[in-house]
Amino acid sequence: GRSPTTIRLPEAEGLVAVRGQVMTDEQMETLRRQISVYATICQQLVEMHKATMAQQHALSGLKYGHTSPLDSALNSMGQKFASRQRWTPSQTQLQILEKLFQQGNGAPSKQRIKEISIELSQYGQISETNVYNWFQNRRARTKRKQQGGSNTGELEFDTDVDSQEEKRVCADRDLSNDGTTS
Amino acid sequence: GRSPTTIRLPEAEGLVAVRGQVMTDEQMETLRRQISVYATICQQLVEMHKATMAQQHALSGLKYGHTSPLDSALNSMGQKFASRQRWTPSQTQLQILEKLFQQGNGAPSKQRIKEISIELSQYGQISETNVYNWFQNRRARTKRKQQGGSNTGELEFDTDVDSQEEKRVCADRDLSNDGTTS
DNA sequence: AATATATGAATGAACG
DNA sequence: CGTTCATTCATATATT
Repeated sequence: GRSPTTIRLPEAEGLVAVRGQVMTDEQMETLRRQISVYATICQQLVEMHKATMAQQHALSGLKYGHTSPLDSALNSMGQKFASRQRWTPSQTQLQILEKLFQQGNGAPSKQRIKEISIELSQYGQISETNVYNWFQNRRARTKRKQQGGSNTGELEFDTDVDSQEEKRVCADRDLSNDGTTS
Repeated sequence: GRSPTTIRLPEAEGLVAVRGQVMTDEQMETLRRQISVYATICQQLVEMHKATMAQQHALSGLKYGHTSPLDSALNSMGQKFASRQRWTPSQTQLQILEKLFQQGNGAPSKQRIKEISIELSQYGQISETNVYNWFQNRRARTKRKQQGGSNTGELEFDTDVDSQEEKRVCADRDLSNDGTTS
């Protein structure tokens, strides 16, 4: 049966290992991060070891193989797991998305997004979230380009530096409302 | 920065990443093995490093710095740097918030928020608004995910098409909420 | 290979 | 509260 072996993970992450249960996406993500930390640690340790070996090599005049079993171990696991792969739209999908963006520019409603994603799923793996993100990014970056392009430089805080502060000031607006719902 | 939801696992393990769904025990087991490997590698590397260092130390009579690779690794991954416009919760803060969220699920009262923010201020710059927003976002996004998860995921079968671009794609976290609201 | 850029995704904050 | 915006992060791709 499922071994109840809980693995000792860095407490930094606060991961909760659910024994014998299913995991949610959320937990999955947390786990991925955990593994990511290990991956980073491993990489750094490998680097240190190599450096040390190189030193020793220089001192003793001995030669050592550059291929460590650890390297192969790391490579075998590599980024297979720890790295997150992201959706890459196919050419066809991109074309359609682009066309849609130029047509009915505004932000597509959820219903619309669902339709779009269903249509695009014919041309490759895709989810509604992908479509949603795509439009979000597209809009944001178009806007940013227009702003940035019209200006000589990005770092221009000539007159009104306080404009940044304005946004932050709206801070306590909602907090005055006592959340008695709990 | 963070990421998606569905994770690509080594196919060799036979794990099937279910889109937007929960994990099975089997998948969990695979994860345990994965982490196990990393843990083992880390231990071995630490041992090797220590041994090497000791040797080198004995040979050269030099002392070596006590800079812990583990610390630096964890730090490098964690909070990159604190100087940013918008609040970025530290690892510790996130842990606590997450724990609180899972415990007393409801929306914290204004009073509670104040307490929390005071406690969290020990672990980094934070305001009550930050806490408030965090809970708001956390709730909203959790709910959205659940809605997406309940969606039984349409089978998207890419028959042929121009599957040249077809790369292993993992995408999910639906925002599918029938646009019945607006 | 190493660096630069493009871009999908995550998230704090803001809006209605 | 649900949705949207703006910014940032991480990775895929392009370039040298």
